[in-house]
Amino acid sequence: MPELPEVETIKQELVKALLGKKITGVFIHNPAVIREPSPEKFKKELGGAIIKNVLRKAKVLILELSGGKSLVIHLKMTGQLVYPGDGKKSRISFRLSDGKMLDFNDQRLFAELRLLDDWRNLKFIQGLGPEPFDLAPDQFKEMLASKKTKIKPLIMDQAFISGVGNLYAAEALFRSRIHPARSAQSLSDKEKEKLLKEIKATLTEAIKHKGSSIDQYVQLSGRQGDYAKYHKVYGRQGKPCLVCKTQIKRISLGGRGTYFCPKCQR
DNA sequence: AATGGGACCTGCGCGC
DNA sequence: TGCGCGCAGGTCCCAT
Repeated sequence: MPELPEVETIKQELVKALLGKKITGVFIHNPAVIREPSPEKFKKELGGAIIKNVLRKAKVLILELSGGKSLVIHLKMTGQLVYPGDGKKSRISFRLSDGKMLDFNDQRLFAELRLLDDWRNLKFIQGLGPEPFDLAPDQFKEMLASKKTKIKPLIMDQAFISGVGNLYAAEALFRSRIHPARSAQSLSDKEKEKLLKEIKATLTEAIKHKGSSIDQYVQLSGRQGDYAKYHKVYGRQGKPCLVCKTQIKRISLGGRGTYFCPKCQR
């Protein structure tokens, strides 16, 4: 589900809603989502902790707690955080010092919760490439120069650049007029510059609209994100291109559904 | 190095 | 109505 804009939305709302509050209870309805430590330790060590800080690294949420530990959350495809929650779909619920519940939901059980001494040591986080916002055009050009791989899977590779997933990769490539199966190094300097610019613009607009609710993603409040109505290609196969009326195509790249306009994107 | 396939899971919508 | 199939905002692992 969530890519950088959705996780950023949740992060901002968590800051507003939860900073300084204490976790007074942990209710584990499905322990599968707790990757470490054991569910017993997880519950025991979280009880009484105060939420001191909330961070986002790419698609990962980090809640820094009193006592030094951090709760690290990767929502993967269907993870949700909802506050105040009603517990109906929750895999884990946290009771807070205001008496309200923070629900962690996850239909597919891919999501990962970890309680760690130092989130900086987590291998996945150490392996993250730079976020698009931290890249200058020349750096990005340099990074693409030696890459023969197809451009869409490349910009979704979290070790290459982080935060972009299947949906925003498709949208940014459409806006850049670049075919998703082009080899990275075949892009001209102009195209590389355009692509970085459009990745940043797409993510920024999506954040402004509080993310894209297609299926599962919701804001912390449980409301939908607004950005799906601005999608140009994602999920629109067979429908007319909003620029040229050509039918949007769907192909498979790197095992992921890939939507594009065969006329606009070359 | 790059690419494809499958795995992890649950549930929805579709065609028959 | 019911069944089987394809599909899903992510990531990892293995084979070629």
